[in-house]
Amino acid sequence: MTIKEVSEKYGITQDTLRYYEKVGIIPPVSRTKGGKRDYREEDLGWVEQAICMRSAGVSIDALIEYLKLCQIGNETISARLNLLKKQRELLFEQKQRLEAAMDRLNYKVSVYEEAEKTGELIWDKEN
Amino acid sequence: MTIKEVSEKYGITQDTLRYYEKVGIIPPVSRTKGGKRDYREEDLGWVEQAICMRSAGVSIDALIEYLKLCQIGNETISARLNLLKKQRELLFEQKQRLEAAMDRLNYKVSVYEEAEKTGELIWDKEN
DNA sequence: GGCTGGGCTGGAGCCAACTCCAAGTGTTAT
DNA sequence: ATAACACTTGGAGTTGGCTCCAGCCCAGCC
Repeated sequence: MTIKEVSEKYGITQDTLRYYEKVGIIPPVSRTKGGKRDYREEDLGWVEQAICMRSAGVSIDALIEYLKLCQIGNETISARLNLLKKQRELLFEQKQRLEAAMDRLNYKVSVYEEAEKTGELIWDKEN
Repeated sequence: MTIKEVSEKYGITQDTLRYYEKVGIIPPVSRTKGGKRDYREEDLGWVEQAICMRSAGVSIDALIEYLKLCQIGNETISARLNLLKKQRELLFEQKQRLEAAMDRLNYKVSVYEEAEKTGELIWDKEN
């Protein structure tokens, strides 16, 4: 699969794909004889993983660290487990914040929907 | 309340508080005769709101826009409602991404926990 | 009155994560 | 074989959101 196809498949730019490889959150991608990237099944797995984690807010640094550990070998299994648990915890905290904000937004939306009918805002409490 | 007290109360720097006011995601804060910020109940409401929204990932631009609309008056109620719904939708989408990543992490953690016992990794599928 | 400490401003600097670019190479269609 | 186009690289530039700084002001205390 060419870089173009991959970028279209995942809705991500070619630049970003090259960037991810350059900084090392995905391993070096297979190449054609001419030196062009030729994404295989395995490469796509890493791409998907990178996109999924990045879109949830996992840092580039954490992903670089994870790939490094993977490339070392089985002696890094517990280090990888630690890293994964840490990131999971961070995402969990982020989810809490997200939900807190959504609660606030839901309340506001309900107040504003009421206000649209009456033309006047009535707050339980400002914000 | 001084800026120092507010920054300690919410665990945010004084610089950030001033920055939020400067860009306009909170309205101008009340001042003492000497020109120092003196946060009142109402100011704190805005501060809380800003912190809550920002920590969930709502953009500065959206918050600026919201405050602008608030300052215009009741004729912007439906515009504000639109804005709030849009942001709620964005947060909802972000929550989906977060959960997708958490699912992936949970799966990996379980695989790695198994691997720690056996010393060998067995993947259902790479990544 | 002088010192100390907190606060003020405008503007520069920083960081993460892309995003864009120039200059060159490879591949394909006519 | 030559145009047209995809792809390559290293490195510079951009963006969002702070973060830091210099130089100043003001209030309280000895």
